[in-house]
Amino acid sequence: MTAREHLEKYGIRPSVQRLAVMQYLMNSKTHPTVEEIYADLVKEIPTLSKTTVYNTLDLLVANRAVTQITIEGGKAHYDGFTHIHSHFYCNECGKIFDMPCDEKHLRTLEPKNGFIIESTQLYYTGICPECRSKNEN
Amino acid sequence: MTAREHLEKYGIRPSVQRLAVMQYLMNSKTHPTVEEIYADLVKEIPTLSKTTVYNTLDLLVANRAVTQITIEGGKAHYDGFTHIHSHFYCNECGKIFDMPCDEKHLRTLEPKNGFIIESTQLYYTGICPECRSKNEN
DNA sequence: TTATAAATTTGTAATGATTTCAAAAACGAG
DNA sequence: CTCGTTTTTGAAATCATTACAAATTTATAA
Repeated sequence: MTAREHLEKYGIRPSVQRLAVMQYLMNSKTHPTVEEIYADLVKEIPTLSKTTVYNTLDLLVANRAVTQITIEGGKAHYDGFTHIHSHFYCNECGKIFDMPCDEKHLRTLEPKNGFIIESTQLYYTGICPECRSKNEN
Repeated sequence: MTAREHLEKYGIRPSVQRLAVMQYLMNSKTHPTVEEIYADLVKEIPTLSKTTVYNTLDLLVANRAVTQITIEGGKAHYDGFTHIHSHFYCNECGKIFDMPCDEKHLRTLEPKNGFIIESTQLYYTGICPECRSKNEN
């Protein structure tokens, strides 16, 4: 699916900036921050403002076109991959990994008591394989 | 268990300030922020510094005596309730609720592929029952 | 106890992500 | 094209958190 189709699917008007941000997130596997998104996109769109990146991401998140990852307290990461999955945050290198996550099991965990669930986030923190093997040396 | 015992259990020296923070979190069911913890404790300990609250919480989290909740990107909440449970964040009122969470099912979701898991966080966002009934009026 | 070292606390200043806001620019309907 | 609406922009303000060095408290040993 193209970025344009993705935006339309969520009822978001496709401006140049919105398309660029959406496109960027769809291509990215690294869960970028606002800073990273801005730094890369300003190369393509020199007039781009960081505020626009913030506005756009807020809009995308509000319409569930992308997911906000708030594992690191300080700054938000964004994820354009919308299928169900969990995340792993490495305490050593700071990278965030996508993890498989069985949807059926995840669903059985949902509380059933009058709360309306709009989104679910599951994440782990610890040490990734790479940092682990570095430590063993 | 007393706050003092709790600290000792995690190998943390019990200073007046640390005891106060630990005690506060053990009594609290509302997942307070640094600001809230500080504002309340400074009444008891007038010389208390906000930096100390930060230091103490960092220490408690590093030793797993409390959990840091990072649902809201902007600021961290803290949870002194150490049994396994998930959280629910209400998008409307901003309150964070404790939710039951079946440990066995949560465990089956864990990825088994070389990642060393040190902590697990599961949370939902949506509308709480109270805000839901307000909206229906 | 007393001296000394180590751990902890404190307050201020700096940092950095995010928000606010009003003006400018782009867009869309008639 | 023109008017009204939406979107973007940039600068300034806000707010949580971190850095850091001085001051205080606590632990240790003579």
